[in-house]
Amino acid sequence: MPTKSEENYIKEIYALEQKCNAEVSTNLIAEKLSAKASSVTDMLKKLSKKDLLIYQKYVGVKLNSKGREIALSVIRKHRLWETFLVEKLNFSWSEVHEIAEQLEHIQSEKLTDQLDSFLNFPTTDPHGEPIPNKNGEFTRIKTICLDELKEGNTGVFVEVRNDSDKFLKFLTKNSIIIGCSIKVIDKEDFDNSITIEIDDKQFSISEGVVQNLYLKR
Amino acid sequence: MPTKSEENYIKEIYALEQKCNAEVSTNLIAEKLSAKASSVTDMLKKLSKKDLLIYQKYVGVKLNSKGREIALSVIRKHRLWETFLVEKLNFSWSEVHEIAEQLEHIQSEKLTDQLDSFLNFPTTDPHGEPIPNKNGEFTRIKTICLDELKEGNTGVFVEVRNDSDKFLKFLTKNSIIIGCSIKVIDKEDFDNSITIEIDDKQFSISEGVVQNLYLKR
DNA sequence: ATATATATTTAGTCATGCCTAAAAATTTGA
DNA sequence: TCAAATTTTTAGGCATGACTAAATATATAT
Repeated sequence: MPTKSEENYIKEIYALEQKCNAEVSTNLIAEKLSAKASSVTDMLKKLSKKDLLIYQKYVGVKLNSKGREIALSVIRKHRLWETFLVEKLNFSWSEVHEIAEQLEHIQSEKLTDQLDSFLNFPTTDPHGEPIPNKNGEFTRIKTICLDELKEGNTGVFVEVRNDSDKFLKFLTKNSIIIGCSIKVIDKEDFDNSITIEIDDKQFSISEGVVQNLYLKR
Repeated sequence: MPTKSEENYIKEIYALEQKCNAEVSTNLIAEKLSAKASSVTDMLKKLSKKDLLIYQKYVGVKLNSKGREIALSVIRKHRLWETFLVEKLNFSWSEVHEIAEQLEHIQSEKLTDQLDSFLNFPTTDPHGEPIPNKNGEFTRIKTICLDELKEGNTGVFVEVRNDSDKFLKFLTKNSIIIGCSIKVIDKEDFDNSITIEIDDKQFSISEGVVQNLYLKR
């Protein structure tokens, strides 16, 4: 059984692998986990000895199949619990991340599977992110990032790739909620911000926001 | 915020206080938590410094109001989660204890309260034990231990004070389930075992079993 | 090519929560 | 009452998972 700390490292390494399509560096992990690089090195050695990842000094790290399996199990639990909190306990999508960070470490395969069944085997969580099934498989819905949409075109918002409560509260305040239609009115070259229209209201959002919003393809 | 370990000590001290009506000794805590007495001393000092209990060297320990509040909060969470697992996720009463031991440490008052509401504010858990409300209050149903029932009399089984899966599986196998009627047929003086009748079937149970079974008064 | 900057690892430290072994306090019983 | 048994505490150690500071490896730029 991996510890909570080990699971958090593995989960983060998995996320970075997905984003970067490359070996993950010590510093990047350290930054994401708000830890020091030396602490990361310690943990990478430990996880390597436990045969959960491939660690090459000064090069980087890559999960092996055992590590990937753990990552997917933790992600599955995280997203199932988020779904439970929103659908059954009336939480908003901006409140669930922190609590799911705790619940994702509960060890009981039966619990996870019964929860999955109780929720009717959902395929996406409240943020539109895919939920791996019991075997770690999931089909990522084909999406495009909002920044790829051309001026004048409209898309349906289906996924947000940033779980922070502040970010999600900002979206909610601006009626940017899963399922809404977003029309691109104008793109600014100098700062990559764009003006969008939702429910006949127009406003501008910065590049940092745009890059986290994904539309149905 | 107390750590998981601190919460477990506080919970155990609370249980022992209830059972013994006296200061709790180091050795007793050690035995219950399968730890060494020296580890217990360390923790008692720590909890005393945190002002969660009154610790007197060589005498014993007693929770103060802050400690009691924490104990009741953990017990509340434990029993709410057990209820959730049985009522919503189709677990049996013998499977839930271990999982609830993990879930009871999740820190989110809102989660606890929403769960409570989702379950319709239950007052007892699947073992018949009372669930403290948000303010830590509960009304223990008046019960008598099965060993107090006289030969020939019948009572309704409403509470079991032993959560171990082995014990509960034994009860289930013998149709001893919450709500059933138990008639005392015969009491053996030499080993305090008794013969009971449930659903027209008679069998004998040992003193150790009898002392965990409680009937409606 | 090589000096400098950056990234990474190593070495040593610390708090937590556990342990063993030894010392000290308390209780028991002859 | 006082020696023996028991209980409890103290002292010192260990693994985990963090840290700082120093050393080393790699990358960059002139």
